[in-house]
Amino acid sequence: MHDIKYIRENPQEFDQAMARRKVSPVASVLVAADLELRGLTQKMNDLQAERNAASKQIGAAMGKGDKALAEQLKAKVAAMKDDLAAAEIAQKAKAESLDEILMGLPNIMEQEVPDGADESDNREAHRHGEPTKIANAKEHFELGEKLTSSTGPQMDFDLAASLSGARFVVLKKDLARLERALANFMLNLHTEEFGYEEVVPPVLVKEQALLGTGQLPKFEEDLFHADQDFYLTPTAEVTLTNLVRDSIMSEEELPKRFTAWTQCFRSEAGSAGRDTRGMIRQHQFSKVELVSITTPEQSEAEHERMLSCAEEVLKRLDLPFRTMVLCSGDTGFGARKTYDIEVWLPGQDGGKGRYREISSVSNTGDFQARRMKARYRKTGEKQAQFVHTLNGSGLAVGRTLIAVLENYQQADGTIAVPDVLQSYMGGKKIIG
RNA sequence: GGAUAGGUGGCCGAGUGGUCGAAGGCGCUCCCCUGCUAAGGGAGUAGGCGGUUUGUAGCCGUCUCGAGGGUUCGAAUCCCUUCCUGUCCGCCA
Repeated sequence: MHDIKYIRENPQEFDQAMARRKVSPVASVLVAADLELRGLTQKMNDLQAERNAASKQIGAAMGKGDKALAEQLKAKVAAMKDDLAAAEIAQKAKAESLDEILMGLPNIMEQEVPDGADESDNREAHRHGEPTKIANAKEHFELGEKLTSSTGPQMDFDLAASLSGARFVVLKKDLARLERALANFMLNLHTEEFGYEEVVPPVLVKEQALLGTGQLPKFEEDLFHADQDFYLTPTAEVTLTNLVRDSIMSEEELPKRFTAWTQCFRSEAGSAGRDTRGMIRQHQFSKVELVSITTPEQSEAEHERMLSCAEEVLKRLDLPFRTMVLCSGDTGFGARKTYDIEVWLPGQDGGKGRYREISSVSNTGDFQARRMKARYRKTGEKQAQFVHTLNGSGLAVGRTLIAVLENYQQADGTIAVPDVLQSYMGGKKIIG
């Protein structure tokens, strides 16, 4: 959500920013609508002031027992009733239509975000480790389907399909535990070493929460909609960020840092045919999310910090990765700037290997804060202002599991357990 | 699911039609007093929008007492709808 005052004062700058988003110029429309709205508001306020003044006089007249005067005043107010009602309706309609446009506009990106059309234009920021070299590297699903359990493979897509259809998986036995081990490892790291507060949020939320973080109103088709006006959360970013909705914090409280391990639900509308094999793209997956609430001054540094928190997970798992700055065409609706961490998956592309996204770390500035009215007060200042919010995956657990399988695969199809996970796996060193 | 009580400022809590954006308390800020500590005295202390203004001062208007609608000249107070919370009963992991 944008500050209409900013648009009013910097219409060209705003349109230029929107142009980078492939949004056609809207500033002039917005400014005109805003001008009109303020006129309507003024008119409404004037009528209300008139009514309020008369009503006060009626009260006074009644108090003095002057019935005649009271009746006369009543008639006067009654006469303006229609005008007032009309003014209120017109004002409200205008305010709503302006709001609707504003809610549908994407965030302004930071200057340094490179221009570009799609992911091929993303810029590499840095990389860590050398791509793992494995002869005849297999893909994660080939490996997972070879591992056995009491009811078929440990990674069972057929069974999942019979329960839930496409884009689901059932993990069993050691792979099920590996998923939990990864999540626990991540949560422990973020809470114990990086100062994040652990949260267990709901995964069913109301529309309001999704409007706050920006998934609604524009991206409803990406969400699962449940009964009774509930939506399944596509990411814990929604609930963690909304923890501070409608509140005014003090400067000393910031930054606030939250983490949660949750199931995430995405309809994947529009991604038919992509990543259909394996568990890269699922309707349900688990993710350890990181969210920070900061002052405007802190948010850039916090963005780098959050990125390094996520990267640290991969470093400790000894998984090679590269970090990309997303270009303008690939940066999400609510983000000012986004880093993607891409992990090396040696089994991709028939064993040639490829980097695939495993985390996305975004600074949204005050974009979400405005939508959910999350503010803070600077020490000694009277005026409250909007906080900045950041979110990042730390990491997507399912994809991390894939990365472990592909990078730690042995020639015989077994999987070595990364050192840092062994204690979480009951001391197990090999799966298979 | 049934019954019942509620949702008021940073917090607690009063307020059943007019002078209520709202008593009182707590907290917080500033000032005064006080050898230290403790205590005491005074003042201030919600947010949004708009206007005025060189002004994130002040002043003016307006809206906001969970949300939305209605009654009324006038609503925190009355009516309707809805969301949420507490308690009891039922059911239940």
